[in-house]
Formats: sequence, C-alpha cells, structure tokens
Amino acid sequence: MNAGRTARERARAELTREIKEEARRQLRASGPNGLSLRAVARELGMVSSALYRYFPSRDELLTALIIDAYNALADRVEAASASAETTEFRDFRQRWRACCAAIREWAREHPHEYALIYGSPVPGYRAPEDTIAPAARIPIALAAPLRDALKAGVLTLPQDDLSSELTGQAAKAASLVAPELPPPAMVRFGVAWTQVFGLITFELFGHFANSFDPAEPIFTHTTDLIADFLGLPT
Amino acid sequence: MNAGRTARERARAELTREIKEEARRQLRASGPNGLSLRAVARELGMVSSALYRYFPSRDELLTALIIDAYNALADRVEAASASAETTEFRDFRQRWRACCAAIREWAREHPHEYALIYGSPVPGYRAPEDTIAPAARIPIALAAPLRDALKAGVLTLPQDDLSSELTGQAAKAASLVAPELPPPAMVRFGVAWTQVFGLITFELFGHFANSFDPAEPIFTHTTDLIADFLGLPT
DNA sequence: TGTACATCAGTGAACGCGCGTTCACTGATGTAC
DNA sequence: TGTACATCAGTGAACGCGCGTTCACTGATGTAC
Repeated sequence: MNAGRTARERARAELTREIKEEARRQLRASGPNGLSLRAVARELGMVSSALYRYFPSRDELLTALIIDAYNALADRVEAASASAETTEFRDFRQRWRACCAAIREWAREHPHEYALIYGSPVPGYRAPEDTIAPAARIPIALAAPLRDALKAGVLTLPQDDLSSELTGQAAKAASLVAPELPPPAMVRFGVAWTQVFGLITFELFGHFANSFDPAEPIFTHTTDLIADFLGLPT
Repeated sequence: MNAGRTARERARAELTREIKEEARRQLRASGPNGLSLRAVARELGMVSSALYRYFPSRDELLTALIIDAYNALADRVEAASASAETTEFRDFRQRWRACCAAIREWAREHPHEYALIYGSPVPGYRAPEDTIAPAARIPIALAAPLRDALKAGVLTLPQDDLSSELTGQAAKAASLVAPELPPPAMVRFGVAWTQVFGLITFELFGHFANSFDPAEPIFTHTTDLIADFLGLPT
C-alpha cells in the first residue's frame, strides 16, 4: 500500500502525523494559546526551525488540528449512525440517540479538542475557509436520521409559525445540512443541535458541578425528549 | 457618601477599578491567556511590580474579572425579571422571555467576558470557591419566573419518568436553585438552561455562520418553545 | 494642634524563562539521462 | 547500471520580543498620643 511512495514521502507523512500528535498533547496541557512550536520541536528532538518544513506557521498547525478534530468527531457520528441503522433495523429514534451519544463520548474522550472547536475562539486566530466543510459534516451527520425518517414517511412535521426572517434562515441552513427538511422542521433541528452541544459544553466546562454531574442521566433523558420534539417515531 | 474614607482608601478603590477595566480591555484583545500584568501596568503608566499591591497574582486578577462578570450578568437578569414583573403584571412567560433576552444581550455586549465564564476553561487556572456563589446567581434568577408561577399555582408540572439517579441530581440542583421545584420540573429547567446558553454560545462562537446568523429570530422562537416546555401559562 | 512612628503605594533593577520566525548552511534522497 | 544535478529535510545561530514575580528602597499618607 506504500507502493509508489518514496522514503522521503513516507518520512514526511509520518513526521507530519507525529507533529500533530505532539501538538495535541500540548493542547491537553496548555490549551490553544499555549501550543508552542518550539516545545513541539523540543519534544520530537528536532530544532524548532525544522517544523517550518511541515507547517508554514503556528496558525497553520492549529488549523490542521481543528480540521482533524472536526473530521474525527464527524467520523464517529457517522459510524454511530451507520451501526445503529444496521443493527436496529430502521429505528430512526435509536439512530438519533446513537448520534448524540457518540458526540458526547468523543467530547469526553477529547475534551481539549472539543474545546478547540466548540469552545472560545482563539484570540488572534481566524479560521480559514478550509475548516467550513469539515465543520459542516457534524450537523449533516446528526440530521441524517431525521432526513431518513422523513424520506420513509414516518416523521411528524411540526406546524410552528415562523417569522419570514426565520423561514429564510431555515431554508438556507437546510440547503447546507438537510435540503429535504421544511423550515419548521429545520428550525427544530437547529434547536436540537444547540441543545445537544449546550449540554455537553456545560458538562465539560464544569457548570454542572453540584447539580447534574455526571451528566449521563440528564443527557440521555434530554436526547429522548428531543426525539419527541423532532417528531421522530417511537 | 465618601465620608469616613481616607484619601488612601479612595485612591485604592479607584485604582483597583481601573486595573480591572484595563484588564477587561486586554481580555477583548487577546483573551484570558493574553492577559498580562505587565501590559496592564504599562497602560496605566505604572511599573509592573506596583500591581502586586492590588492583586497578589495574575490568577487573582482573573478571578476578580470572573466574579465581576458573573455578577454583572446576574444583575442584568434580575433587573429584567423585576421590570417585566412590574410592567407586565404577573406575566410569568413574559418574565421568562425577558430573562433569556437579557442574558443574550449581555453576552453580545460583552462577548469576551461571556467567553471568560462560559467558554473554554483557562488552562492552568483553577477557579477558587469564591466564584461559586456569583455563578449560581444566574440559574437562580432564571428560575425565578418558574418558581413564582409555581407558587401562584399556574405552572403545569411535567410528568416525565426519571431514573432514580436523575431524580437525586435534580433534587440536589433544586436545593441550590429553586427548592420548591419537583424533580421533573427541575430537570426540564436544566434542559432549558443549557438550551439558552447553547444557543448563545453557538451564536457568539461563530457556529451559526451561513445558517441562523443573526440569531435573534431563532433565539426568540426557541425561548417561546421552551416556555411551553417548562409549562409556563400562555 | 504638633510630633513620632507605623503603614502603605509605587519604583527600578534583577532573575530566569519562553516565544515565532528568518536565514545561510550541510548533507541526504530522488530523478533524468 | 552509473553519474550529475536538483530537490528537500534538518541544523544552529540570531533577531527582537514579552512574561510573572521578588526584593530592597523611597517617599507619601494615616494614626496615636
């Protein structure tokens, strides 16, 4: 499978991976601002200027980590969705639950990467266009059970009154995430989406101390309530 | 009103305020990690070591900013709740909406202070006990319309089935925030609480780009849906 | 009211540290004939 | 298959910068008698 790749190419791919791995380790210890090229180089036994052969600047390394994080999370959600689909034959509600649980699990396993993509924006860093597509994979994957339930004709569509502005935004959002969803359903999906991440963020960032910590019970309970809210069949 | 305060005391109070103000300005520019005592001192025309007369360390200054932020937000929510109470006579739903809107407004006016308290934890910083009480003021204020509706006998209580673990957590949370609320209502309040902050966080941190941005329509729409969800009277 | 002493605010130098990025360079790997 | 040249990875020194915190000190403000 490495056929056609020169030693140089293999070494480069390998080291690029190692640099990102070490950078993720530093993220864990000191956050995005504490990520230091010199420290990464030191840890890998290189001289700091050597890193510039792999990433043209600190910000580009950060961008790579952000894209990797979005893709890793999206992979997990898609996998959860797919495996629930085959094992629990057409159970759309179960797929929804599995997607939500997968997000939470990934977030708990990688809290610093979660914070990197869903926490405070990094000051002085502006995310380039390349992050948009990977970021969009997550709501797309999360909306899949809903879309498929609609296609199967078993989704109860909400009849909420929407302002014309909200209808327009919902149509735009739907075009990126789930083109088949009518605006009221898309708005409810937007609510569900922010609900899921709101819970996880509060759990990981410590706002449930002395109340809903650990958050597994309220999280599972909520994803169930939201399945009703979204009109998924029981 | 300054009677009894010596010149020294007045100067100290004044400078403490100015240091925090300048620190907030820096927060805006470079985030919590970029907050630098030397830069604050420089801006105020002092020597950096002089700041140690006012705050024993950088972390203590951060703590002061965090506490101030919680208190500022709590003041706003309480004020919104109170003014909706007097002008819209006993309209609990309107008070709920006003509280939610107040949180969003404050967050939009002070995005960096919002990020400081609801964004990624600051690496290497551990919030001391003193931040707990100010932080708790916000859910307490947000739950007030609910509590008062319950007292007035017009709150529709949910009948959700809860696991015993979730019931226990809800009881503990209620004891801190709204002792009168039975567990199922408290859990729904927890859901509502995280929904509101989930929306605001996504709006401020840029996850609504190309969809629900600006978020005013979906936010207002959602707080209405949640008022139903909480059983507040129409 | 005046004096002696204690408290406090602010200074300036120093310690020891870390950072991103550039640049001219050496030596290894790859490619074309 | 062998050689000549081009490409690339990694080095080491340097630039210019910023940081939190400590400490001995000066001089102003406050207090007790």
